Amino acid sequence: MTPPSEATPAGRADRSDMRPAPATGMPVVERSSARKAQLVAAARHLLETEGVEAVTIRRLGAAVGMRGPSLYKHVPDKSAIEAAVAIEGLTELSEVVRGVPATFTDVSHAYRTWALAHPHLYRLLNKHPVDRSRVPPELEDRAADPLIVATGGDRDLARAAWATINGLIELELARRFPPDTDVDAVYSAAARAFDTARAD
Amino acid sequence: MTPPSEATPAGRADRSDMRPAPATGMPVVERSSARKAQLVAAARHLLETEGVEAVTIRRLGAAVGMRGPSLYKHVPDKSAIEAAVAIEGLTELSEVVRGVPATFTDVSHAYRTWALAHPHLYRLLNKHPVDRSRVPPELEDRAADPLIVATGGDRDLARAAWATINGLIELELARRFPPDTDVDAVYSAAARAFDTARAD
DNA sequence: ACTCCTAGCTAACAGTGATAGCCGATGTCG
DNA sequence: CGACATCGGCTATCACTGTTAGCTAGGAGT
Repeated sequence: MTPPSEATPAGRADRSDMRPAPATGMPVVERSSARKAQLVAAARHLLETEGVEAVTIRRLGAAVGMRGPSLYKHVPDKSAIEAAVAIEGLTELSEVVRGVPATFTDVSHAYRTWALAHPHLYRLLNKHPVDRSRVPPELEDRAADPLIVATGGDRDLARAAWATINGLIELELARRFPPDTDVDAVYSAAARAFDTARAD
Repeated sequence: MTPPSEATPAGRADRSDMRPAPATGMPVVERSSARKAQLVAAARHLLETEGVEAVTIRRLGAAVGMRGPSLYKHVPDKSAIEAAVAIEGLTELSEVVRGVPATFTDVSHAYRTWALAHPHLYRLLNKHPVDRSRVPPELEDRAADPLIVATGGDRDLARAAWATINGLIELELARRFPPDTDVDAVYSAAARAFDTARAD
């Protein structure tokens, strides 16, 4: 499927008029990381619209107008792109809970809404250990803070709540709930559990 | 890596003395499903000892003494083997909570212990929707019952507890908890939440 | 004894990530 | 201005994946 994507049939010929302003004056890292950003964006688009097995080196290349192997001129390997996409997702996810009331109900609702809007991306986040060396350390903290507040400063309870939200979302995305499940009611039940635990 | 596994170098030659008693008198389905059971066992062993990317059609064939493509004489495709392994895991997991006290603490501990003993298998369970047509319907019920009891009959709360346990395990297996996390304490906090919610 | 089917085999295909090596264009420097 | 190095494409290729096609040895049944 998908012929070479019409991006200059063979030979490189007229590359000059399809390059989106290579900006020859920019420092090397900038030029290169512009391409990288383009790749990450394409990877994310592919992931979100067609699922994880659609994001392939060759399709990624086609999406940015090159030939697959050429990707390796910009990126060490595929996992680097995946990691970048994951970090992007993690960043957005952490921003989604900023400004919402520090309540289990509200935080879980915010997470859930985002996850249902970006299911493939969300599942990508849960696949890898999230290599803490690459992610800005304040990111996960910022995502965790509202739950810590919601649990009255109990970090263990906050982590349990985090696990619960993650578990709820994962089960819903993987369609593991029994067909008759009222997922909203399950969220409410979880909220009850964690709200009363805080009072305790 | 891994030369053809020394299972009769080339040509099929002396198959007769390596076949584990083909039992020529058995009905066809029995013979075939014996091989299938052997395959599932090999797949599980490969999965548990070397992880999911090690379970490969060719390696699976080598493990049972045949050549890869020959697997398709016994099984429609790879996913069927995966599904069978998953059902096996699900069955064991459901048996693990039989007989433990119907408490969040005990149930979650039982799940966690099993999951840590079979991490790759556990993660396999969470990957697919668990195709309910293939799994005996009483299985998931039986696994769910203790939690329903533990939550005083509140099915929604039971499902929330299930999501919590799943989430806790998944986070631990994926090493997503911050390095300083006291996982036991997180379990205790979750138990507190769900125990007090039941009283509520 | 003849036939048929089971269950193995090899060869091959399309697709995966990744590497090697070629080369045109570009920017830099003597 | 010309030599030259680097950058960023390309093709060919590799090892590997799941899967299909087609061959055939040998046991089972008539």
